[in-house]
Amino acid sequence: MEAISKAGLDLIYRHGYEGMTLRQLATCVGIQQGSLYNHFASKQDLLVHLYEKHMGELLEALDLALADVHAPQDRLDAFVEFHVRYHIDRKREVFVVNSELRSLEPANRSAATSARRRYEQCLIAILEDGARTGTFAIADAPTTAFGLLGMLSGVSVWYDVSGRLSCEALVANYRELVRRCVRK
Amino acid sequence: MEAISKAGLDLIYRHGYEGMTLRQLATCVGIQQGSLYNHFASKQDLLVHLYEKHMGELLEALDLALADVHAPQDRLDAFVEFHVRYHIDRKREVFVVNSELRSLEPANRSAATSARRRYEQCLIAILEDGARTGTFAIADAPTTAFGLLGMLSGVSVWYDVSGRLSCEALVANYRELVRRCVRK
Amino acid sequence: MEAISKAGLDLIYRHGYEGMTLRQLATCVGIQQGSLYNHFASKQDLLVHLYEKHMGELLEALDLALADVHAPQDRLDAFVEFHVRYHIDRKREVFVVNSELRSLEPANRSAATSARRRYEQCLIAILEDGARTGTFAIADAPTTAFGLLGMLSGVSVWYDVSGRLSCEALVANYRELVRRCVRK
Amino acid sequence: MEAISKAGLDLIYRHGYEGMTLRQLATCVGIQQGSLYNHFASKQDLLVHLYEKHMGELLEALDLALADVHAPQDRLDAFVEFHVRYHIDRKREVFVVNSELRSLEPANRSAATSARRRYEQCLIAILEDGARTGTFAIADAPTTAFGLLGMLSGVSVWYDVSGRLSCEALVANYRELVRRCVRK
DNA sequence: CATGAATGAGGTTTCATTCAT
DNA sequence: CATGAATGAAACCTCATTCAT
Repeated sequence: MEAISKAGLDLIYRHGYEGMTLRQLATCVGIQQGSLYNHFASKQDLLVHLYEKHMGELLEALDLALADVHAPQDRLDAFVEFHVRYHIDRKREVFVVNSELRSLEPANRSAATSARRRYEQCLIAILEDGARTGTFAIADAPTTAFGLLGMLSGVSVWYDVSGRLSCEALVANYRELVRRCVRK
Repeated sequence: MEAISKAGLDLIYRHGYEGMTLRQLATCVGIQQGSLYNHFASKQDLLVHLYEKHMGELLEALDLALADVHAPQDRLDAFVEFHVRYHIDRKREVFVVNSELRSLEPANRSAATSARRRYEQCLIAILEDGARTGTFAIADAPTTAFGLLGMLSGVSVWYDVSGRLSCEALVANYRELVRRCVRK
Repeated sequence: MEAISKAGLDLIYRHGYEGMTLRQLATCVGIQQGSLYNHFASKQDLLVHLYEKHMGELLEALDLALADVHAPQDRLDAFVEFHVRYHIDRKREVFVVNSELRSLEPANRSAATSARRRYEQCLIAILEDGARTGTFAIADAPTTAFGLLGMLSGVSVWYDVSGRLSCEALVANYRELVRRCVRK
Repeated sequence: MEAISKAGLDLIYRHGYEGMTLRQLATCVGIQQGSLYNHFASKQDLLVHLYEKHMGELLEALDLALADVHAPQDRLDAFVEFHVRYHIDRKREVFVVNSELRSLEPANRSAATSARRRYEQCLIAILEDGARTGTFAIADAPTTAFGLLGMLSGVSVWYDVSGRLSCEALVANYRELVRRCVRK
């Protein structure tokens, strides 16, 4: 059920997959422990669902954000804005998906890692594209990409929506930082 | 004991604090479960020791790396080199310390968070110093600092010591990226 | 469940609260250790339930035994008969309740002690009542009450239902002893 | 060692034999757990020592208190005074010896029970003696004896040395009560 | 679908005891 | 005698999961 996934996401975000208990989950949802199994085959199955749902939505949203954007610099700007906003709007999903890979049983892990790789590859491609066309000056596309992703992803941890910095300002700051990183 | 801490660090790195078992730990060290309690008062106590030891060493090593370096640009370069190397050399310690804060009971958490804040503050100070003296051009020191930290810290996750990129090359790449981020 | 309480009472009677094991309890009831926790939150909780159940029943039964008995001497006789019979019929409950007060965690102890005090107070009131009306001659009501209670309560320890003394004879003996204690 | 016995007595008095821990005991005495075994062979051995020491002293003191007292009434008065004072002065020893019989392993129990029986028998003999000589009027010597013992022993539980009742007054009250119990 | 009770494995921790130093 | 570390059993309790109702 939808409510269970939502509560599960929240609990895993706060306690980790291992640290979260089906008892807690049942209590959050307002049913008995045993009833959970009418909706999910196992605790692991719940985690797999979360991964599938989120990785799908992430890639889909990314495609949408980059559709009809063609120039490398424009695509990079769009990527930055998308990534930052997504990591703020859905910080719980992002955190869980980034930190619970090891809790996925091997059989379930490959789909998640390949989806993540596709996401990274999208940024690498933008960088390589811009480098090839002379728009960007970068030493090594993968290194730069991983560096940028690290830089941008951190917001989901430290950014405070009700703090002194508006979301727009944050995006602007990061757009500028990223531009500098690839500027000739 | 030293051996227990070392094995504990490794197990927490691989399975997480919640996912690690004192049975596993005892087996790794080659003693019985109960014997662990001659060295640590509780599982939580082991984690606290790891935090105290690592946060202390980290701050100490940072101080050493920045001693006798005064110009903002030199200090920034030194910080980058230190941070990257440390996150490669001691990736297990770094990972555990960064990801298990929530597993610390509230009473034990404050020391760890304040140590972490001191570390971040060091970079912020360098940036503000450089901005004040006109060496750097940055929009917002904290945002930039958190961005840079995210960028640099990622290496502990993805960098492969036996991969195509030497550690020196990696440091050079990141030094260049960071310089661009603060350049006028 | 009822069966668990009953088995728990018996085990605590025989081994004491500390000496009784949940393993034993589970075996007696015929379920697994973990299943016990579907019925009681903790070992301490089981003890609390025993106290609540027994203290309630004791006070209720006492009220019933003294209802419609008004003259001090009659009330004292009724109290003696009730007390002796109760301490023989339910010697296990009585013993546990009298000897495991220290095993109750402080938070759970006050209810038990206040119930016990109400019981004692009932006898003290009878004595004071009789003394005031000139029926009894006693030096000090509380001292006498505690003395009588000690005298009467011992039966739960040493009286053997299948011994040479019938229950009626026992009650008669004690009634006579108590009468002498308060006689002018 | 003497200090260990003393601390052990206190701990057993407060927590019971099962509830007392050799760790606690070691802490109280100020040595390490393992060092206890330089003084006692086992936890059970400590309990046995306590029993032997106390039962011996009790019987010895009783003999002393009744030496040169011959008339049944005088002997009874002396018994009462001795018993009450002893149960106040050494309430911890008395309580432990009365409540931990079940914690003695069967092999160690017989000595303790026979000593206790000798003590009870002393009172029974006084009563029977007085009955035979026509000094006392009692229905059944054992019943009366157990009743009196219960009445007198309770003081170790409820009597407060610093309360409103002096020890002398207490003894006087009980002497009077007992006299009434056996009076013709 | 929900429930409540059961399961069995396994969790952290404590226990009395031992023994080399 | 004291110590500190080890032992192995067993303590209480929690876990994910199952299933008859």
